[in-house]
Amino acid sequence: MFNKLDSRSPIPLYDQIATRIRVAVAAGELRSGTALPSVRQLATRLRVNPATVVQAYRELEAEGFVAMRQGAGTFVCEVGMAKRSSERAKQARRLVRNMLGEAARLGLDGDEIAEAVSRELGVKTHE
Amino acid sequence: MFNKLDSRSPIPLYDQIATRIRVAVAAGELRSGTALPSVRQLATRLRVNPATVVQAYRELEAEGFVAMRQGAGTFVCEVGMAKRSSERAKQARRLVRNMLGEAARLGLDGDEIAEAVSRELGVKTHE
DNA sequence: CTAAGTGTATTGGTCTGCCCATACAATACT
DNA sequence: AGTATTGTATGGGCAGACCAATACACTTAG
Repeated sequence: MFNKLDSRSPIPLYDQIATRIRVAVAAGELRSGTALPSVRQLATRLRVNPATVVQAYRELEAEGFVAMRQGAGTFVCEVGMAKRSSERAKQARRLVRNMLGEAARLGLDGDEIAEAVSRELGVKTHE
Repeated sequence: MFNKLDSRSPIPLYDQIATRIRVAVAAGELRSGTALPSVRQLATRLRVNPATVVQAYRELEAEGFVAMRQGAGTFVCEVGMAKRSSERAKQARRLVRNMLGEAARLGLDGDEIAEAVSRELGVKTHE
């Protein structure tokens, strides 16, 4: 789960780290209260600067996934189902809004996007 | 149509310019063969460097919306309905794929995205 | 109390995207 | 031809994102 990163990827290192942990928490692989590797440990393991790990942890903290306690460590947070699901919906809304904004800039309308979404997801969208 | 730009926007100036023209072409306000303002004219009008306008025009050229002819000017291209619509579908697919990739990185699944899309568009998505 | 381990803060280097400035090359009009 | 008007090409400055380096402050174990 904390394998080496892809330094050639356009995705920033701190983001790769954050994503891995985020999905692990979302998938239940990391339960509430679990201690994450220390900043230095993980940095050494990933061949990365500690500050980069910190950036990842801070992002996760801002999202409410973990809590950093100085001198103690970084721990997975308890997130209630209700809060979590509303948070996910919020993120989804943000992503969709961004995409719709992009689409508008390109002169695409909603139907074309909805069509593409349904195709990509293999979900019935218009019915 | 060539009003002043929003220099405080996070959207690059060249992109704002390109978008305006792109949507004007898509909406049929600018017909095939129409001459666009010269690089310098538009630059002066928008209080912007000519090179910035060039960047916008080159982007539109790459997308097949306009043709630049040295010494003559920049003109709106003829784009067949079939080619245009397939091009639009392609763009829509690209946008959706990008968003889905982002969603995956955040641990969101397709249903959540589809749900958000339907809400934002006010379109029936699941039915 | 001390030492080892933890997160925190500040700073600087590197790279990329954006915009500008200037000189160049081709076309069109007279 | 000549001149004005057009796009073209190259290089520079600036800001922001990303990552690293180093010194600091707090907590815990012994």
